[in-house]
Amino acid sequence: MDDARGRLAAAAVEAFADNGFHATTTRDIASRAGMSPAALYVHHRSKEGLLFALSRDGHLAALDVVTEAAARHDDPTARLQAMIHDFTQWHAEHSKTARIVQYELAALTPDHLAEVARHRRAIERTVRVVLEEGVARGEFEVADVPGTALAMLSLAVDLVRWYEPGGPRSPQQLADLYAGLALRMARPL
Amino acid sequence: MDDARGRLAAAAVEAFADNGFHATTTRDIASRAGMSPAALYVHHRSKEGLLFALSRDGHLAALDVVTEAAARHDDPTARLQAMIHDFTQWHAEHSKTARIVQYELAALTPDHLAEVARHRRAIERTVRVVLEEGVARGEFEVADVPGTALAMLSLAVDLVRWYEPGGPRSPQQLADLYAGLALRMARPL
DNA sequence: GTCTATAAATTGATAGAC
DNA sequence: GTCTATCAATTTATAGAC
Repeated sequence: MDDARGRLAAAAVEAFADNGFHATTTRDIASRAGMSPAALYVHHRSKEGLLFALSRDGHLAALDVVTEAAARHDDPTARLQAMIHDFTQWHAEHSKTARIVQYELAALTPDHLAEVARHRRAIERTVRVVLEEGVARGEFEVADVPGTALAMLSLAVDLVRWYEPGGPRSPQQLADLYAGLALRMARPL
Repeated sequence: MDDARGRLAAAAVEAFADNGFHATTTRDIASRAGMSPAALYVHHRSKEGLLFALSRDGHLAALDVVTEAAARHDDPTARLQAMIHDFTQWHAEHSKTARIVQYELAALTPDHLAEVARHRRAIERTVRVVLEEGVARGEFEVADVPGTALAMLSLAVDLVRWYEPGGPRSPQQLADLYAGLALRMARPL
């Protein structure tokens, strides 16, 4: 991250996560990167274009984390546990990027929103699939599979609203907690 | 809500919830209320003052919903069920106000933020207390009470990120679903 | 209490020198 | 590729007429 484009991206992550897209000025981003406002437009088409680059990369990273966790396990219980664990840990360890991913969708152009929405649906689908499989095998008892999948993802998503690095809970502790709660949500009664 | 102040408040709820505080202009609020931008300042000190009025009232309403639900039941299981049910239903039925309550804290002045933060802590405390009580009576088995309380509230809070009135799930269905999931999170294994 | 008009500041983005 | 300088538009908020 020593190149100008990377420094601008890193500065924008901080600024957008701390103040939100609309409250962040191009002057703020540029000055955090040690550059003039004009330099931003050499490396990005617009302020929204910079946001999209961050949002798209963040969505792909989150999707990759869930997909990798699912691929590491065969039985639904272990797979669900790993997926929610790693998805939660990623949100905590990358809480600033995750805040952009989860809270700045409305600032994207329709085309850009459509692309990240595809990645979001892929994540939801992965959780629904493992729940269906667990129900089919008798490992889970879930009345509303799509709703329960949404609830499990909500745990990790909502953490970026309040999480601060260095707080009382480490990313690992949160990941363990939420993975355990997800298993409780799915376990037969 | 026929008075000017009420019309401005209702217009601001729509505008802030749809576009966020910083992306909403005073012209937008005023024109939704059928008034000129200057009229806003007769009824509110500033754009932030209007936001605070909405946020404070929303926090008090949410706190009231949780407190009332808790007061209706004696045993921890029924009390927790009612609290998460009603808290969820309120977020769905008042999703626009709830979006302001949950997502626009950063736009408040330090003094205003301090006041609503007190109401937020009161809500969290109410959930922690019912969990402690359930553990003490042997109705619940919860290793991390503060973390689990946070997770239960996260379900309702996060719904305002994606909920749309008229969608596939009614507020009542969501409330039933999340109240059931909260009981699963607390139930002995 | 509402309006029109406008002040004063800030915004995203561009032009042109180096 | 970075800068200084600046444009054109927009912003919150106020002044003063009615």
